[in-house]
Amino acid sequence: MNEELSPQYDPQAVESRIYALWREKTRDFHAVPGAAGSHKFSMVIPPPNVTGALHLGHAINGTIQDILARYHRMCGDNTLWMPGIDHAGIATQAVVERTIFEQEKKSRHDLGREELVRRIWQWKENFGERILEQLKRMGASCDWNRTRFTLDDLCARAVREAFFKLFQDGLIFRGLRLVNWDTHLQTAVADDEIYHETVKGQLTSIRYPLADRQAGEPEYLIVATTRPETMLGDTALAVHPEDSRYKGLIGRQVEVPLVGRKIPIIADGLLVDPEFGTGVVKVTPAHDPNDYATGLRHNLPQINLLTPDGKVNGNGCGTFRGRGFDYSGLRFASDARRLILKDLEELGLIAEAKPHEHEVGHSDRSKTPIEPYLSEQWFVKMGDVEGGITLGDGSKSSKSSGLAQAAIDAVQSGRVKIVPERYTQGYIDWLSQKRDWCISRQLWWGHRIPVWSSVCLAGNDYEPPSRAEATQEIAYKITGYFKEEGLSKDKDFVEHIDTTGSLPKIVYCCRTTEAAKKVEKLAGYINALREDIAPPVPEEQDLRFAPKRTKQLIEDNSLVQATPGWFQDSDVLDTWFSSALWPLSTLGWPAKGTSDKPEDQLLEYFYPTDVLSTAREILTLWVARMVMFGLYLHGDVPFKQVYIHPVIQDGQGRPMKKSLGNGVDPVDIIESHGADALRFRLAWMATETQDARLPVVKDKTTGKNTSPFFDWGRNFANKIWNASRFIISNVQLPRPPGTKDIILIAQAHDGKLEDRWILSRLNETVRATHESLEKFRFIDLCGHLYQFFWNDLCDWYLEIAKNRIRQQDRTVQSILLHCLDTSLRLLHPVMPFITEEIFSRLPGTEGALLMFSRFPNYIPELDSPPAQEDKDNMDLLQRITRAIRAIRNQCNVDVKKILDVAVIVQSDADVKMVENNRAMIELLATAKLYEINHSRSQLAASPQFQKDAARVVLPDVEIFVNIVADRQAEMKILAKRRAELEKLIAAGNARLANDGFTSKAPPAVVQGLRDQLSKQESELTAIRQRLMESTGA
RNA sequence: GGGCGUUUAGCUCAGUUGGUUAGAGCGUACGGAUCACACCCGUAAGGUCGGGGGUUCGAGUCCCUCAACGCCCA
Repeated sequence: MNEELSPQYDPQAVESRIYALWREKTRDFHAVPGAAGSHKFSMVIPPPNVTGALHLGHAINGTIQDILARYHRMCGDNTLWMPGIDHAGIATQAVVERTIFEQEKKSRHDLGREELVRRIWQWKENFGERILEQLKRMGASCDWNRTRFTLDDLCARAVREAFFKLFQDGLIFRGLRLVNWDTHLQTAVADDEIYHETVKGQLTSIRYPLADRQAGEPEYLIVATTRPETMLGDTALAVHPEDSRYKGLIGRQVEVPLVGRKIPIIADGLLVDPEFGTGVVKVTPAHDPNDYATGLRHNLPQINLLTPDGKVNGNGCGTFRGRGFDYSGLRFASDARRLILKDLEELGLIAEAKPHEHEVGHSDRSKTPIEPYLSEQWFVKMGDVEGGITLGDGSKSSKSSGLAQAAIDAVQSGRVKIVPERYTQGYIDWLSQKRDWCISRQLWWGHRIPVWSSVCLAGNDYEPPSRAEATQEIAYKITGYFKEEGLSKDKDFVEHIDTTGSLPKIVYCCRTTEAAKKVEKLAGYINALREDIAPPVPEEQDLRFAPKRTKQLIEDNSLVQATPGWFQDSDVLDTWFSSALWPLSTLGWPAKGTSDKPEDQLLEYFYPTDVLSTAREILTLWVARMVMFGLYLHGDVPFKQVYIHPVIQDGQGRPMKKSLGNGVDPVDIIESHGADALRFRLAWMATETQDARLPVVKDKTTGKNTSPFFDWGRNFANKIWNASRFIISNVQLPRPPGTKDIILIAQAHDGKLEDRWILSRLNETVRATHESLEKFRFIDLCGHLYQFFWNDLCDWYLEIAKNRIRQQDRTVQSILLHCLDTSLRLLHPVMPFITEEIFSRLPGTEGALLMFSRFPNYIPELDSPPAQEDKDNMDLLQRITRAIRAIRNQCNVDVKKILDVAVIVQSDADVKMVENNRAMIELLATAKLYEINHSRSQLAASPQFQKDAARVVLPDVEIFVNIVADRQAEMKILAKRRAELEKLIAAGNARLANDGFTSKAPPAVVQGLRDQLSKQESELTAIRQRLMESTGA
């Protein structure tokens, strides 16, 4: 059966076939909700951005998740690993826009909203497919039938429901705020989408003429700035309240050059550092975050100078010293700045200009400088709310003071555990700021905000407050319309009258697609009418936009006249909003398990998920928000544990980046080394550290990035392959032995030491495997498996067994098959392909899949006290074997030459033990043991004993090898060891002499030291004797 | 500016609550075509655990401090 097994493992010949087999036999790893209370294990994948292909960071995370999924599946848990992809709003739109511009020289405005979105969907199809394909190549056992996308209908339903609930509870609001504005993409961007670059700029000192100057007062106040163009929007100058230079001028006014506006001089201790510059600061509330805060403190006007595309708007003009200045239409931070400096220069108002380096925020997506921009945005209220908020719904609801607080409490109480624990603090610190979350983006790719609104003129004849009354009346009419349409207020939609603006506004938030469609219809009708006010509506149009009832409702035209149009908010939601719903939306929330269909049972059965494995950079932006929404919307945390994996960097500690060209495509590694090699090495990198380096080199033949690190995994796979090949070809058993058989072998009276030893080592490895996995210690997992398989099984047991294999020993065959079978099971989560392939070639596994086989359990019977004795005995035999090999090497003796060896051990028991196992040593060291004794005098009497034999002295054994010794080398080693021992013994004695040690240290430690010292002393005695003999000889 | 992390063999990293003489892989040196594997086998060399101070009977491990590098937040 094994003749066809090649001596080298070829992943390419195995992986696609095995993966197809899994998919076929498991219906694409399909998980079906089971009975309530049955064991389950669930995870959601952190959805990769559809922006681009997966890199090693995704690969390590995919590996970890698949290890957990496969482990739990083999342990009998009903396992769901939910896959999916994130639409990644701004990132994807930016990439697609850039690509279109490069290829067609067209902007998004040239294409229009609909066409751009269509193009991005195309992009999504391509890259989404590629991402999923990459995961599959890695062996990921995701439930592919359930592959989700953050823009699909299921997610959209959750987004709408979540928005509705937040809106209804007053936790979503719209406000005028200073945001980070990307003038190229023309959208607000989040703080984390900004990087800072040091820019060589200029610090310009500008003279602001003092208004109504009195005698003795300065003619000007001088202000230093790196952004002179913002002076057009200055609404104050600020000085420090304690600054004696300016104290007398507080409350007076200066004239802003070029625009001619008179602005006050204010005192502000927070904004102004009297030591910096001239101690006078210009205040531009609409264009700087600090100034914005200052403006709020002093109730200053906010003058916005910017158009969305980064040009100066109509506010950028004025009259100064009888001359008109106009900068509108110029690019703000470049052209306008240049002209302003030129004009100031001409006016003689520049006091000084010197080079200055400062940090400028740039948009991560468009790489252009960010402008602080005053604009209307939507926010989620993170802070505490008066009266608190209700978490969850119905049965499992509870209270919290606010959204952020709920997420803090979940971690502090341990309901969500973050591993490694140290990341907990960062999570809590970030949430504790409770900063409102800006959720609107001026993009086209994303979930459009489900809010329709209209400013209500309510006829210009109306004057407040009657205008407000009229608005109410109109809202009442609209609500009436919805009622007729079968929608009820506060259930299907929320009506809200916004009176914060200069004109009242009717706002509708819809809960469902059906409601949205009806709002859309009404809006369409109104807007169509407004295009051509008053004339009777043609029947056609009527049919197109609204049923007859609506026509009647607004027949008097008051509604049409009252609104300048009724539109859906054009913004889309921040990507993180839909991501924050991921564990809920993918499991079908808000469906509540009412139907019998499995799809509707998912949430009930699989939520909360068990583990979330992710990168630390999104612990706050994503993880914290999921916790918050999970609690708020569904009353329970989204996952019980969060595992944070390290970031993979290149060999120089730099992050892997496209721009650095140091990225590695997991598929390239799979093609060169195999998926199992990739997985094994990546799992080995999953330590508790936060960064892991992976040296990257260019493959000379393919030109692709790779790393020698993966050789290790490939070599290990090859080792597994060959050991298996060897075992399978030498075993003639119908099937692997059962646990009972194994226990019988281990406890047999005439059992062999090596048999008991390897079984106990295997048992210990099983125990360690479970422990490592429960603790997310993936490096330990790999280490234990590697050491058992390569060192214990291959290097020792297999070599020892070779003699017995030739003798067709059934016991050794049973043990080998058991070790292989168990090893394959233990290794499967890490290296699924090769283990599945070999498993299929094991006797007695016909048709069975390893991925569904039982994960091995620790067997207490194999861990009886004699196990330790076996371990010690085996250790002694191994040391003797190694010592003989070392002498052979040291004396340069041919490996095939059989050496005559005498062994002196310390007790009768050891003599007996070595005697019983002499075959092992003789085989492994290519030697003949002519004497095993505990007495040197008896040894001397042996006829084969040679006085000048090469010797080695070990702690509890002395070995004599009948070869011409390299005396010098031997003496050197002995002398070195003697010095070492003398030092150790002196140190040990000093510790024992210390009363503090003997009285305070645990007795076991003290006894351990005594035992060790006595061993060292006897070793030293032997070495001294050997050295004396040698010098005497 | 605040927080976190890293610094252990030439390289990449383990080292769990402090406790016997600090480990692995790669690389290096030497030997080896042996009938599972040269992607292999055997042997060896290589570390004052970043510097300094402290706590302790005892520190790679805990505390303080300094340095270098990295990440996050402002």
